[in-house]
Amino acid sequence: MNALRQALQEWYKAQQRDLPWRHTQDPYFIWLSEIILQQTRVDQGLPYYLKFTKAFPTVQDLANAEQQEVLNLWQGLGYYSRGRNLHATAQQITLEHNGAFPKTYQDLLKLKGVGPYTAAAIASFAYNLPHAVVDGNVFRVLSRYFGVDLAINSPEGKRQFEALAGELLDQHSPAQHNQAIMEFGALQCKPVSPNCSVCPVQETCMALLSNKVSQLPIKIKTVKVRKRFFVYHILTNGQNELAFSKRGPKDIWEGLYEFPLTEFATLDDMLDYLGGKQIIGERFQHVLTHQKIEAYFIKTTPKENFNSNYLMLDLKALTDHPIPRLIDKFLIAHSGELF
DNA sequence: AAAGCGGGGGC
DNA sequence: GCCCCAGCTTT
Repeated sequence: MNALRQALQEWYKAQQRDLPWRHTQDPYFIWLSEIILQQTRVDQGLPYYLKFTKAFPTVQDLANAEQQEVLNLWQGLGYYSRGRNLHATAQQITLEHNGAFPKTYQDLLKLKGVGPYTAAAIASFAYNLPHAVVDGNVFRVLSRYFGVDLAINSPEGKRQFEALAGELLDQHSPAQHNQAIMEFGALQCKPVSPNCSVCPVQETCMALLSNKVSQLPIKIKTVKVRKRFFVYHILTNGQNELAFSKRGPKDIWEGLYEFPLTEFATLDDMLDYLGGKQIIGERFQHVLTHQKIEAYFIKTTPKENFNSNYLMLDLKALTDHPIPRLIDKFLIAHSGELF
């Protein structure tokens, strides 16, 4: 336990990446970075962190923005409830806490979008409080080093790993310890082909000693992918404007804009409907974690598909409305063929 | 306890 | 094609 703790920090001092959120202890910037990085690789989240800190230098600036402006900056990052919660929490902090961030783990946990991992991260990085982070990296490092074969996504496994992480935590420098174990998981003890041959704890790693590195951590998988069939209508009004509608709750892409949509239960139903219609581009496939979408884009006349709830926007006005990646990719490929 | 929620990158 | 990523919320 002691040996691992010390090895992680020494490794970290030598190998750490230079990342912007490691140069601050401001809870606002720490929180912002942690929300952006949930289920997101550093490389993917970094440009968003830079955009957000530039657009909203303080939590008040974020609170004063329109939700649409926030989602627009979030566009392309996925899991859009993070963006909505980010905005709501900024307003809550500005209004109810006078702009000051909560200063304890328990109070941080009450914020929307802040769970056990993020609360521990903010508590340690901003206030140096002794709370151990447990993220995907920590699960992996602990399960391999200690040879724990409990499923990391079972409640029992989660409890055990949290207890283990708590024991391992360096009470005297929780911030550096937490950074160290996560960075070690991200760069050294990687999910696939970790660099065990140069690992500083190779002599005491249970997984390496028992040749089980590639089998840990254990994760129960329950993947069932729903197939969906979308036909999007390109509906113009003769003034270079297109019809859009805003997606509602309890489905993907809440709060984002898209073309008027007709959804079908099966591919055959969709193909029947498409017979004789003017299709723009090819069939688009869009893969999400639990859904696979097949989409076509067709030209439609107002008579066939008019609905006064549609929002008419030209392509310039669209740039300050958040859209799903699927729509974005279509527009990048075919914006010259719409009118 | 399980399901739902994005998008990208590595292999 | 499969897996994973600085997870959280809702059911």
